[in-house]
Amino acid sequence: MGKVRQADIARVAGVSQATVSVVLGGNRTGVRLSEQTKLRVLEAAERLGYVPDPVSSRLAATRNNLLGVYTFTPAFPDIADVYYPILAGVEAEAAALGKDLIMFTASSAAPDRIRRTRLADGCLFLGRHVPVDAIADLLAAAFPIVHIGRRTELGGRIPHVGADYVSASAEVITRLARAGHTRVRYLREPDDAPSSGDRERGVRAAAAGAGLSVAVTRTPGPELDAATIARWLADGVTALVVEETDTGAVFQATWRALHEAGVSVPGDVSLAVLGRPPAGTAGPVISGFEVPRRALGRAAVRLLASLVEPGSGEPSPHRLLTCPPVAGETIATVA
Amino acid sequence: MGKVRQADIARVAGVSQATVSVVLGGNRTGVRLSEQTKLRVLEAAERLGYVPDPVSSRLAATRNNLLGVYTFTPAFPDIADVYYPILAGVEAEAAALGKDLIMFTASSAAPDRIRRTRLADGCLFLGRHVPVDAIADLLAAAFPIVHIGRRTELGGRIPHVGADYVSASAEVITRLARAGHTRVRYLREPDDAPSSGDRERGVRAAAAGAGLSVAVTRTPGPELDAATIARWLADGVTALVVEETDTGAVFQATWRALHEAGVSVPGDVSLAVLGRPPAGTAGPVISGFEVPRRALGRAAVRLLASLVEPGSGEPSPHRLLTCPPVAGETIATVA
DNA sequence: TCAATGGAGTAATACGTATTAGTATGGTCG
DNA sequence: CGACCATACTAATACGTATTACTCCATTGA
Repeated sequence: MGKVRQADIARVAGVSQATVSVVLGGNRTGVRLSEQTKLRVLEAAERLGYVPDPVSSRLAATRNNLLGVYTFTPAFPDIADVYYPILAGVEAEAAALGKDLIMFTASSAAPDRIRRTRLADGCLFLGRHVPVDAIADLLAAAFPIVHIGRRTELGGRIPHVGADYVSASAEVITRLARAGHTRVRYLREPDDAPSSGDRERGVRAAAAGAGLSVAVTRTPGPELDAATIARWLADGVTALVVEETDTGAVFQATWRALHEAGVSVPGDVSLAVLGRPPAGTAGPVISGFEVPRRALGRAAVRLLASLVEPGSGEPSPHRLLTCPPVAGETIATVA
Repeated sequence: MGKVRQADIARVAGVSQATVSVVLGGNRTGVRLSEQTKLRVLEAAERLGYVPDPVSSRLAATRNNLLGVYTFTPAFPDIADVYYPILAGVEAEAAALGKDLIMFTASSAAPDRIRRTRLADGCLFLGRHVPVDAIADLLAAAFPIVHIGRRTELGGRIPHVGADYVSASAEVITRLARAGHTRVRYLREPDDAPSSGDRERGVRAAAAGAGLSVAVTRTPGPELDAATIARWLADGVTALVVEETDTGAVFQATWRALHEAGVSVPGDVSLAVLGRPPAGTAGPVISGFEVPRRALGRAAVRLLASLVEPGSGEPSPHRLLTCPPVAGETIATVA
């Protein structure tokens, strides 16, 4: 079987394996070599069809240009909208940096698969929730990791690249206030991921500043149906603000309920989403903001790369990207 | 930094590194060991938080439960429709088998990145075209590879899992013939990937069998505009058959031209696609067939896994999955 | 009492590359 | 003519795990 090693080249070129390694490695350590031998080695390597063994290189060099991507749910779920652009950004930036990606598939069968992340030089994490203790282990071992999405666990020591949901959500509320709304119903996810908490903080801060009253409903929970919607409107609510995260479930449920209630948007009630509704949804463009997912992916790779390869200045291990507003057509002015 | 090796465990447990390796490896070679030491080793490993180094394992054992995925274009292009379901299938099956994935990002900057595939136990290839010589090298080295999509290069020696475009395309033509069509215009991609050639063979065979006349246009090429469409209709063409591949460009162009020409479908002309138009396209459901992309991904992983791990019967290295027909609403009956 | 047997574990080595300390050779200078 | 210095290269070793041949010791049987 035609497996060619450096030792084979060495024999042919009449030098030692070490010399071959030095020559093929571009002589980065400044070893003195004559042009003659360099050429002989290169020619022999060419003739024999040498292919470096990446595994061995990694073992010897403790660097392999591999970045891990660990997702806590399948990386390719049925709903493509959320992860896809992030992964696209990750891939693009990784390719630009000459790194390859290892996708660690989180199967419930092997929960300690997370340890395999160490195969890579560093690892990206992606998901609404995070296995804190496993991450803590990696962190303690000084293994470079970056989480995509802000994380507050472990005293904020997890490096991350996230979206600035606080500001973006506040801006949406401000927009509603400027349009004259004073009573708003806010529908959010039931669990407490940082992305949800950030949105709520933005909403509350802006509402307080604008003298606007916000009532929160966690959903699914108390059933979100036509009757509920009707009751809210009767109570004087003029706008709904809906959190939009991974699954799209909250928005879907709201939209359906509005439809069943025969409520027109934005005629009878204004609607804003803290994010974007799933693509392909029919109807008007919903007001809200864009989550710069592709940019998140790129920025995360850049941060991880800089953690793997220190020097050239340590960047801040936390970064928040701004979410550009989407004007949309679903916020009406109130008299 | 707290990197724990087998040697550390050995010291703590008072045994040799070899013993640790044997114990942790499940003693597959039948070394005699007492329960006592086995327990001591396992306990020490647990206490120290041992994590096996996959790189070293691979170097020593030439197996690491890593499958490569090599795409010749970005794996996450703007058009998500084509690769996404395939990758989803790949991921699902890999997770089911307990394997992780390495995505090799093909950047034009480093064309010999393909060599890095050897880091994995085997590699999946994915793309309309293929770098034949690189593949030939891998094949010659007995490195397990599977191409997703039928390949005829290298005398058909490339293992692959593909879709049976021949039969599916023939079935579409047969459907048109049964509906009374006799003159058909066939629009196909300009280049000669196997998937395009297969469709054309299916079309021609079925047309010959049904006594149906088919004229081929490669597009983009002669401009596909309203005037051209009108001319075809004047010539007695009653149906268009459009190839649909990765980009969706051919279908898009055709659909636009039909629209500009003010031609109604299927009122004025029937329309069939050899595949599926991009999701999210408005309008009627186009007649054609489904490409079982997710199943392709799964089958490819299974085949690759069996090549990596021989025994349990060598399966055929070539497999074609059938494409279920989509009835659609764009084939009308001709008097 | 000596060979034979079997149990328990280890020493040695392989895997292929990268790095570093060191050697050998020939020339230069005072 | 020995000290000194480049030059050109190599020996040795590390990386962490897997495998195999081998050693050591305690029984057993005749």
